[in-house]
Amino acid sequence: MSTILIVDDEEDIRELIALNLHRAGFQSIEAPDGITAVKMARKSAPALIILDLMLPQMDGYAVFKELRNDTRTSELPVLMLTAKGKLDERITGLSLGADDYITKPFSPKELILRVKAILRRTEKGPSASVVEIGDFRLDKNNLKFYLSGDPVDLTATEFKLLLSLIESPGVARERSELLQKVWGYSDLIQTRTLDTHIKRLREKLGGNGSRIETVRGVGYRFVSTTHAS
Amino acid sequence: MSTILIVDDEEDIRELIALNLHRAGFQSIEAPDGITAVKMARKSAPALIILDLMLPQMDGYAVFKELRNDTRTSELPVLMLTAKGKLDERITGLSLGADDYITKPFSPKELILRVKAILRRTEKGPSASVVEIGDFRLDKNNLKFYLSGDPVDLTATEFKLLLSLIESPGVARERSELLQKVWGYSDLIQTRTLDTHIKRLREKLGGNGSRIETVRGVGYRFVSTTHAS
DNA sequence: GCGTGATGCAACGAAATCGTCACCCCCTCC
DNA sequence: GGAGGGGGTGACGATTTCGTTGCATCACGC
Repeated sequence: MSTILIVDDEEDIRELIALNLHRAGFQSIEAPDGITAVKMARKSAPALIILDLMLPQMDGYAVFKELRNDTRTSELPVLMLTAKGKLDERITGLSLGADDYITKPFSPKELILRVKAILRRTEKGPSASVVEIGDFRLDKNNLKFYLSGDPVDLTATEFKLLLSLIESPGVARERSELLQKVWGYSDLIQTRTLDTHIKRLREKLGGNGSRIETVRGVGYRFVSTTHAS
Repeated sequence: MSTILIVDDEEDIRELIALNLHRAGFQSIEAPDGITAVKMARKSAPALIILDLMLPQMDGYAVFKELRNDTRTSELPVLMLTAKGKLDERITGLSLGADDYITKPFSPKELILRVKAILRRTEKGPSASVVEIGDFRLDKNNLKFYLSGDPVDLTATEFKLLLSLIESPGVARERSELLQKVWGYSDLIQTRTLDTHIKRLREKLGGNGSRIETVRGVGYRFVSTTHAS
């Protein structure tokens, strides 16, 4: 999740890699042998493992298989380090399901590039933080709102208000409920602020402003389809 | 709180339910028959409908279908009241899409429990959208940030910035990346705005400000544990 | 150490945002 | 159709928030 695990039996190599990673802004932890590597992978849940194939005792292939066989580590991306020219190693590595490989000796630059590439590739999409109903799309990660694909500028308060309404489509939300959720006001407070913000929202929604319906005496409601009659 | 619509032809039952709901803090309105029920549901937009299946003229199934066919009421949760032992009624009811059912005679306690359960279920949006790392908790729904449980006021920009950093803990985000994600700036723009906001964030984070580390020449990084390398 | 470039920081003015108020309209119930 | 209450709307001032600027400070390569 946060760090990169370097597995190599040569300390010089580990230090070299760690240094370059650090310069590029990555944290790293190191393991000198396969057994330690597997343990650290399970415990520290790194974002990526850089794995040398030449290891004493438990070699890189064995480490790799072990990682893939444990649910805690089976999805971790692995960048394999192979000796130059050993083509069969490359082939075996990739066919086993490694995410990439790089040959020794390698240039630091290339290493970083590959690391970034892998992380970019495997980086999880934002955890379903997009609310989408019809033409409405609310991106909670970037606090952005799109209407029919076109971005619409909303202030933070407007965003929260719209989100509160859209979260329960078709259901009326009481004024006090909305004031609580958006402003944090306790009940019993009487204010016209809500009305004003509803108005501003409707304006920004243009023709779709009617999707926010007034429920007299209760509050407001977001409807997914504007109803006729 | 929210209004609940009670639909039953027997006045005694309606009163009984209404009384218990009231004691539990809910408001209620009542309809003695299906036609009235549909009208009231459209007009009053209740948060929940308690619907008896045995009704004169328009029976519960018909009411239910009618509700689902109208956009104003199609999303309303329905709690069905069925006669005891009529298993086929339960099956039909649930397969139609009712949110829950309860058999007559029922205990008031159980009724309230189910009502609360449904409201809880339907009020919470499907996506809880809370990012939590260590003492840090970001609530994307309410744009609120808590540090060790205590709320900390962040502006919308600060919230987005912190979110961007926290989304990939331990990994440095480049300046251009952050400017793109938070401000929507394209690259090549040179500005000190990012620095300033990082500073303001660190201030508001107090002692935890050091969790945002500077990666010289690259950008910034959020670390879950202070200092490591 | 020294110099260079990157970052930290404080202050400031501009702009956006917010909440309130007054006034009007509309709906609903007599 | 009249009264009363709730909601719509426009305007305004206060506040918050933002991005920039200038200068101090720091890290890193030499």
